[in-house]
Amino acid sequence: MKMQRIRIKDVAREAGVALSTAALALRDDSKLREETRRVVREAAARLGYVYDRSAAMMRSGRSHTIGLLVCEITNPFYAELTAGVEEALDQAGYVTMLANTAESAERQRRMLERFREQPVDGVLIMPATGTPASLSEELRAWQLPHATVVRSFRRGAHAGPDNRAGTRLATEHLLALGHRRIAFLGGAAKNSVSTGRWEGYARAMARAGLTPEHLPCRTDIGEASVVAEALTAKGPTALVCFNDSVAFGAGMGLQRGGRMPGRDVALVGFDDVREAAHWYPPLTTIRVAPHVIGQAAARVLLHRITDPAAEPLREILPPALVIRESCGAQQRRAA
Amino acid sequence: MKMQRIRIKDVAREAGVALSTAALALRDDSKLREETRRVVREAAARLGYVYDRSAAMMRSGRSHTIGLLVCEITNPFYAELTAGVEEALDQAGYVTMLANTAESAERQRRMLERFREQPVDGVLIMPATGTPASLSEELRAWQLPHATVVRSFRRGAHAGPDNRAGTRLATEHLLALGHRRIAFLGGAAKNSVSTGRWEGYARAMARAGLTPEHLPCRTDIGEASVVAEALTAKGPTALVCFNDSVAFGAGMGLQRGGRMPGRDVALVGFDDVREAAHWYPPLTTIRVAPHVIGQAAARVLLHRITDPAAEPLREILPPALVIRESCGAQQRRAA
DNA sequence: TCATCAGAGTGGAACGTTCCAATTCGACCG
DNA sequence: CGGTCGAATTGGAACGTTCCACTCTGATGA
Repeated sequence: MKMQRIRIKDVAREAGVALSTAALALRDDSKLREETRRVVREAAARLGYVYDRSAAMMRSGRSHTIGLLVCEITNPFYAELTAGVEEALDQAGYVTMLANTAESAERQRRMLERFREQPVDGVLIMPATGTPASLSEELRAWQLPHATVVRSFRRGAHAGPDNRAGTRLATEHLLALGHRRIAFLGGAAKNSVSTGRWEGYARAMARAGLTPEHLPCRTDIGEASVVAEALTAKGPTALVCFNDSVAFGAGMGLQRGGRMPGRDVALVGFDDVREAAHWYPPLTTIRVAPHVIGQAAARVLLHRITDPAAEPLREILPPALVIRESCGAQQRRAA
Repeated sequence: MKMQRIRIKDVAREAGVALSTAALALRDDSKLREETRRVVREAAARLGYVYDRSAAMMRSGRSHTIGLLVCEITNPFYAELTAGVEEALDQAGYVTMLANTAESAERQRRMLERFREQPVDGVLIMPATGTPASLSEELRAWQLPHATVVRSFRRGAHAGPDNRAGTRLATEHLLALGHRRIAFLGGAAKNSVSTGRWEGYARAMARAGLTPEHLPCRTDIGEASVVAEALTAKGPTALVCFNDSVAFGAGMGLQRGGRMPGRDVALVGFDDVREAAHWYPPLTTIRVAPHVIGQAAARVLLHRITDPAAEPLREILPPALVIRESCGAQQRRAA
């Protein structure tokens, strides 16, 4: 009694054309007369035909599916980025396969193997901390088109923010406000992001004839707040934070220590996550527009898939300084 | 010069068995002798065989793929939930196809059609605002196994928090602290979540012989802060907020108006997003463990797929009150 | 000695597309 | 009037699995 699925074959019979004609018509191929296409389309609608991608996938070898490996989707920055990727891929007619590696290199590896079997047309990867350097070559050996996002391999397609330029902007802003004792908070890991952000800060300090100062801590609100609470009036007057999470932690620590961000200590974040604007006091930060990075990443990967012989693209997106209240610029101007 | 893919056929030849034997061996089927399985496994490893799911999918009609429709992935609550779903599905051997509907019913519809074509074995859906009531029957007509998450249809498989119990907990806590003028902030939309949360609050108030008071506003930090800033000393002494976002907005508005949450006005949120603990002051809220809901949702859907004849499961998860500082309980205890 | 049986392995037809070569049919050209 | 051409359509072989029915082999029991 269960009604069976309608296939192209059935549509063809209903429309009175050959199977391959119907298939062509449903793909709206220009080789066919508009009239024929219409007739087939109508027959398909009448029967309630549903395209079966799994068969197409098998025959054509293309799945119109992209694997997305997110290092930590519960981090708002990466969530936003994921939304950008998904949106751009959808617009290009691709479906996103999601895997949250939760910063586990082992899980990342497992998911890559699954994606390879699936098979996906390509993968977008935000390498988990602890990713072996060999992964890049391995993917190449697999012939699996891929691009990195935010965190990068040495070579290959990539989309991410210009970290160096970001912390340079932040540091120069604080210098312009008259600060001299500016410390860099957070970013202990050895990866492309950490080194980039540190360098931008350190070079700006050096150019101003000042010595950079590193307050290391893990990228974690709790840890950052502990480090910040320990800071006294003798400490730095301004903090360039590794990212917004660290800045939030720092702000909380400072308040616990009885000092108000923006009044007693200047604070600049990095990322401009949605919460930054709604924090109290609103956080001055570096906007890198994760949504835009996500879209760029999708573009870069699709280029790689469409034109595998071409040089891999690297899109380094320029950041912008967003001045709010945590850096104290407002108060200074008012005074 | 390009090396071609290795198929089961090649593995079979290498192992000196028939194609179907090799296929059985690779699935580790107990019909085969352990010895045979080993030989085939080794041959596969030697050749670098990669399983091709797209062919399996087509022949068997099962894709081991689930479509996940998230209403707004940039919302940390849903991001966390997504992580839970993905983790549980992965453990069960399923891959997650992600679509962020961004609260657009039209986009949601389009993505459902894609998922149907893909084809996925089932969909997990957090209905976007404005989802027509007919969607539920339509999915049934499509014969597409589905379950709702957080927001629910009237019937069908579902996993989500017990909203009524949550706001009841919040309200009773505030009553116990001695508050009498307690208002409910936010939740203007007409959906299962809004009505549930309102009812839990309103009934608790009624039981205490008090009249409930609704301060409507959209679920948006900005709007909530405007409403809260307008509140004066003559207004309510405590706010039960629709969710943590609204509570954050309210906290910000209160501070702008010169009043400190937890000292001048008691504030309780709903959801316990990661930021709640790190807010200043830390937010008292209702924990619903989005990660757990996500896992439950995956379970409920897989049950539906495995056993379509059985009654759809509905998992309503009990919330917990998390007391931090924004409700003023600490101060009160200290005094 | 022969039927029966279970265990182990085999052969080949599906699954629903896409792809390519082939065919049909006028129109046009010399 | 035969030949060539392009546009429109067709036929049928792939694609790499799974699934089912079948064969083969040796052991068992009457």
